[in-house]
Parts: sequence; structure tokens; C-alpha cells
Amino acid sequence: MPTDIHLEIMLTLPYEEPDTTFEPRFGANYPRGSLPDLERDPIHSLDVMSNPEREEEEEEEEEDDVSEREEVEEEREDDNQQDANILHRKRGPRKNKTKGRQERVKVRRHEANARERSRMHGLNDALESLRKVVPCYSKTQKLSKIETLRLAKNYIWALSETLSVGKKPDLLGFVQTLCKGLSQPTTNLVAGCLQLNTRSFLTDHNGEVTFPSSRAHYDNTYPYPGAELGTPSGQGCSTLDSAKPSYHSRHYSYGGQCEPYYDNTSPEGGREGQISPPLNFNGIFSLKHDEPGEYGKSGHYGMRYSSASMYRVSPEGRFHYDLHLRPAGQSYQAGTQSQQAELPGWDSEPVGRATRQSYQAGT
DNA sequence: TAGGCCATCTGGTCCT
DNA sequence: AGGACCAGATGGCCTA
Repeated sequence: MPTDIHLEIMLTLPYEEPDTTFEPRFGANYPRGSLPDLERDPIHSLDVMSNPEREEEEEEEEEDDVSEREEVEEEREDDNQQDANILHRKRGPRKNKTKGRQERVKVRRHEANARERSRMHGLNDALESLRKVVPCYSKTQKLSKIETLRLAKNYIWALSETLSVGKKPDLLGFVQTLCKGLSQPTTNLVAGCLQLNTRSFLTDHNGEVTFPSSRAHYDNTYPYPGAELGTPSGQGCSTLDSAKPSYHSRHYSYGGQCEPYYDNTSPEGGREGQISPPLNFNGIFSLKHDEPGEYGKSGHYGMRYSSASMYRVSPEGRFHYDLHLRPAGQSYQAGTQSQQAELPGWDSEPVGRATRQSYQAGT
């Protein structure tokens, strides 16, 4: 896994920094009515008299700043030199007027650009916040915007599905869901963060991550009646699912049908834009994450661990799941061999065991 | 060098 | 009218 990919945010103009390309001498920054009463030349008076519409324009021009007026006066002098007959300038657009308007347009454009920059910076800040609450946050190896959004969607989906199932999730299936639709580098990153051996992943010809042996894991982790009975999807719901709105139907509706978790219902699947992730119907879901100040304390690749604590309140009581997705270097208690056996693809590295232990401990 | 990602500029559209 | 939002264009940086 590359360690020092440097993806600096290229900010030519930080939004806290004044836009040096903006010339404050132009009209927008001057209070209205504060302009000196400049003496008008004969040409000016003639234009106003001969064209009533010009009068409104002249009122606008009074709002322009001194510098703009100076430019206008200079141009008028040029016009006088170039055109001896002032009557010829009674008709048609005047260059000085056009120039003044152009300057105002330019100022507004600068202001709009600054607002747009600020808006995009706000958007990027929000995206950065999102990066910090999805698995595999790294200051040095940032996920791209699109990958961050995809991973966040998958993460929400995986957590929600875990809640809806109401049992400890299978890690491999969890990672499968996380990696749905992600690029191979990002998949490797996620797997690396979770200390999964990427050998367990296979990529099909479409570039989508597939897990040949994962069906059984899903069957075990996300049981559904159709799978058990071999019936087409959407023929019924588990007890748990019947107690909450069904989100497993393509045309999903409350109390509706169920489909296999992995049958065209992946986060990247046909439900895109149609549904929300399944929420716990009768419980409480909360996602805890470390404060930003805690990030980077691990010091390993600038990576931090991500912890998501899920609480579910049910008639049976309150369950508490902790999903700690930790990078290499984090210390954990050793897991058991049986746990490893349940998770094909786990390597034998201590960190991997530790991560598995943490994941399955449910503490 | 091509491709990916990014920030920025820009003009259009919609809304207040 | 002006601001927010959006998408296309453009150019820079970085990596394979």
C-alpha cells in the first residue's frame, strides 16, 4: 500500500484570504452617495438631454467610484480628440458608458467568483468531515471525493443492515458492502485499513469486487426466507424484518417485501436514489466517532482508527455493538483460531487477528 | 504522456 | 437585482 501519496488540496486562493485579484477601487466597495460631485462636460449634458433613457444610466453611473469616473473622463478626452464633431456622439453606445458597465460586471464577477470559491470550500470542508467518519481515514492518503461519497453510502448501508439484522455482522460481508462500487485502489485501502488480506477479494471483469465464497456468509449473516426456501425474492420477511419497514423491495414500501441482501440491492444497485438505508425500526441508532483532535494520534500513516458504536434498543434489551476498524499498529488482544476460521481471507498477522477480535468482541 | 483528480472561472438558471 | 446553485471548460499537479 502506498504510504506517501501526497494529495494536497490545491487552493490558489484560500477563502480566508482576500482575493488579490479584486480591485477594491471599483464601485462595489464604495458607499453610495459618497462620490464627489464631478463636473460634467458639455458632451455629457447633451447626451442626457437628447436621450431620456440615458438619464437613468447616468444615475447609475453616479454610483460608480472615483477611479471609474477618472477613466471615463480620460476616455472622453480621447473621444474629443478623435471626433471633432460632438453631435456625432449623441447616438449609439458610448464607449465610456460601456466601459463603466463592463467594470461593474467585472466586479460582480469577481465577487461571484469569491462566493463560489467559498461555497466550494464549505463543500470540501463538509466532505473532509465525512472522510473522518467513514472507515479508513488518512490524512496522507485521502480518498477522492467520489470515493468518499461511495464509501460513506456503503458504510451507512452496512451499519444499517447490521442493525436491521440485529446480530453481529460478518466482517467479510461487512467489508464487501463497504467496497461495493469502489475502485480497486480504494478497495485495497479499505481492506488495508481493516487488515483484510486482499487476496480474498476477487475482481470481476467489470471491475466490481466479488467474493466467491461470501454467499454463505451472507446467508448466515443476513438470512431471509427466500434464501431458505429457495423462493424468488420478495416472498416474505423474517421476523425481524417484519417488525420494521422493508427496504428490500425495489419498489420498497413499509411492511412490504423482502429481497436478498445481495440481490440487486447493494448500495450500488438499482435502489440508488430510491431509498434510504434501512433504519432500525424500534431502536435507537447512534454513530460515535472520535473528535477531530483524536485523529492522527495513532501516528501510523497518519491513520486513525474508526469506531462506530451502534446501540439498538429492543424489547429484549439493549445491545451494544462496537465496530472498531483499526489500522495496523493498533494494539488489540489476540483473537481466537475459531474466529479466524470463520473469516476466510484473514491473514495470520497479529494485527489482523487483533482487528478481528475487536470486531467480533462486540464490546 | 495519458488519465485522474482537483480548484477555479464562468455563464446560465432559479429563487428571494 | 443579487445570491445560491449548478455544470461545463480550463489548466495545474500527480502518478502509472
